[in-house]
Amino acid sequence: MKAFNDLDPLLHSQLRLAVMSLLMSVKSAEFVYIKEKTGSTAGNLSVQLDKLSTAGYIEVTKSFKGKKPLTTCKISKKGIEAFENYVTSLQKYLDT
Amino acid sequence: MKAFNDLDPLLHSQLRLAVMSLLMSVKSAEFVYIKEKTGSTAGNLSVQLDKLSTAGYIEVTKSFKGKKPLTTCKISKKGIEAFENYVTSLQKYLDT
DNA sequence: TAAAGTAGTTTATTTTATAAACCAAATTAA
DNA sequence: TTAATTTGGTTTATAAAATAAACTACTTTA
Repeated sequence: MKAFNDLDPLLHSQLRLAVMSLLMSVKSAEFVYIKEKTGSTAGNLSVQLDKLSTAGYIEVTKSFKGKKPLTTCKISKKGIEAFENYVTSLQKYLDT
Repeated sequence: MKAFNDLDPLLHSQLRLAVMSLLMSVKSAEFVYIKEKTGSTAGNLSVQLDKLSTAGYIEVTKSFKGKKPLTTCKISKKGIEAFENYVTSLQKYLDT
C-alpha cells in the first residue's frame, strides 16, 4: 500500500523547490538569475537561499562582478540527495 | 524553458495533498480511515478537511454509524481538476 | 549633485501548520 | 452503577513559515 512518507519541509516550499530544481540543472547560478527564473522577490529569495545554505543543500559564494556584489549558488551533494529523495517521496503522493 | 508555475497553495500542504491523493483513488473515505492512512492527528485532519471542503475540493457528509458520528469525504469534480492541475505544475519542478 | 537603479539584507506582518485542549456520547471496568 | 476510558471528532492556542515592506550600501545616469 502507498505510504505517505514525510516530505522534507525544507524542500516542500514553492520557492525553495524552484531554486533547487533550477540548481539541479546548472553548474551554478547567480542571485539575479535565480530571482528572474523563479519570479521571486529579492527579499524572499534572500531568506530562502539562507535556509538552503544553512541546511547544507547549497553553497553560496559572495564576490563582486566589477563593482557590484555577486551572489553565486551551487547545489551540494547533500542537496542533490535531498532533492532526489524528495522527488521519490512525492511521486507516491502524485501517482493515484 | 521550464516555467515555475504557481502551485495551488491549498494542495501544496503535506496533509492536504495526502488526503486528496487518497480521495483520488477511492469513491469515498471515512474520517478515521483517512486519519490512519495519512498518519495525521484528528485535530490537524479536521482543520485541513475543512479547508478542502470550503474550497469545494471535497464534499464532507456527517452522519452516524450506529451511535457514533461518522464523517465521510469524497473528492469533487473541482477537486479532481485541481489535483490534476497541481500534478502537472509540480512535474515541471521535479523534472530536472 | 540629485535622482534612480542594482544587488541584496533585515525586519515586520500575515498565513499556515500543528499541537494541545476540549466536548459529547459510548463503552468498559470496578 | 458510576467512574474511568475510548471514540470521533471540533475548537483554540502556539509555533513555524512564507511573504512583503522597509532598509542599506553602493553605482550609474541625468
